[in-house]
Amino acid sequence: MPELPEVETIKRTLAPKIVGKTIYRVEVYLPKIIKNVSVAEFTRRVVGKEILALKRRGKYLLIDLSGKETVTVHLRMTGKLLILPNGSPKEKHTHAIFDFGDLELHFNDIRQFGGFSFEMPEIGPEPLDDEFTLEYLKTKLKASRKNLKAVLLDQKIIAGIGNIYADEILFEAGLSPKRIAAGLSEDEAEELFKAIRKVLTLGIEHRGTSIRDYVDAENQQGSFQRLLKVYGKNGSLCVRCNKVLIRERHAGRSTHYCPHCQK
DNA sequence: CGTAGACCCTGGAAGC
DNA sequence: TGCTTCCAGGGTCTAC
Repeated sequence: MPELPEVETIKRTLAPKIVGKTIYRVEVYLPKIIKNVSVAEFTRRVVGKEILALKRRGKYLLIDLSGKETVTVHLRMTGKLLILPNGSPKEKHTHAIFDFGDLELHFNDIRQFGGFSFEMPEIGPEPLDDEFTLEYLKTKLKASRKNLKAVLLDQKIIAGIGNIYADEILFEAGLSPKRIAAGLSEDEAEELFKAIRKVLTLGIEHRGTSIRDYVDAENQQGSFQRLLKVYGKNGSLCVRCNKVLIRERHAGRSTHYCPHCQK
């Protein structure tokens, strides 16, 4: 479900509610959501700890705990983290509850792909941080024979971009998802760089995109879905050139674009 | 090196 | 009202 702007919004809504709280109890109802360690070990390493900070890295949420533990959370397609009053009933797809005494954090995930770990994989730079530069992007583009859609979705190249924002970024940049990365001109690489920053920033400003399941930690939807120009718009007319938008499969995912004005 | 497909799941929408 | 098929904000693995 969530890409960088959605995870960032979850972090911002969750942090003021849980930073400084102590985890008094953890209930796990679906063991497979705990990755790499047993439920017993997970519980042992988390219960009694204080939440020191909440961070985001790409599409991962990082929960820093006292005792030098960091829990990483990935919501995949349909995961939600909801902050609720103490004693709130577990719902059909609630797979874990963290009890803070006055509040509870419920992990809810229809498709059961998301989960918790103590590990964090190596991924590329944060596209909205200074570490992500035009020079870095140019170097990565030159070294790749992949198409642009695949490059944007590659978390090792840039952290946090998913299917919606990849399509919107390519539209913003006026570039076809089928273009081979290494074939971009200097100007095109710069257009792509600027589009990445612009679209993700706008996504955060609108608190993410709610098409199906996404809500923040306070169960609120985002509003960026109203500003989408190509994602899910196949069959509609391009806002830039008035030609018909299409959907094709690239890099294993649905790709929406304008074959007329995305070169 | 790169891509395509299967897979992990549930459920909503569309097609018949 | 079915029943079937396709599709979904992700990532990992295998086969080619």
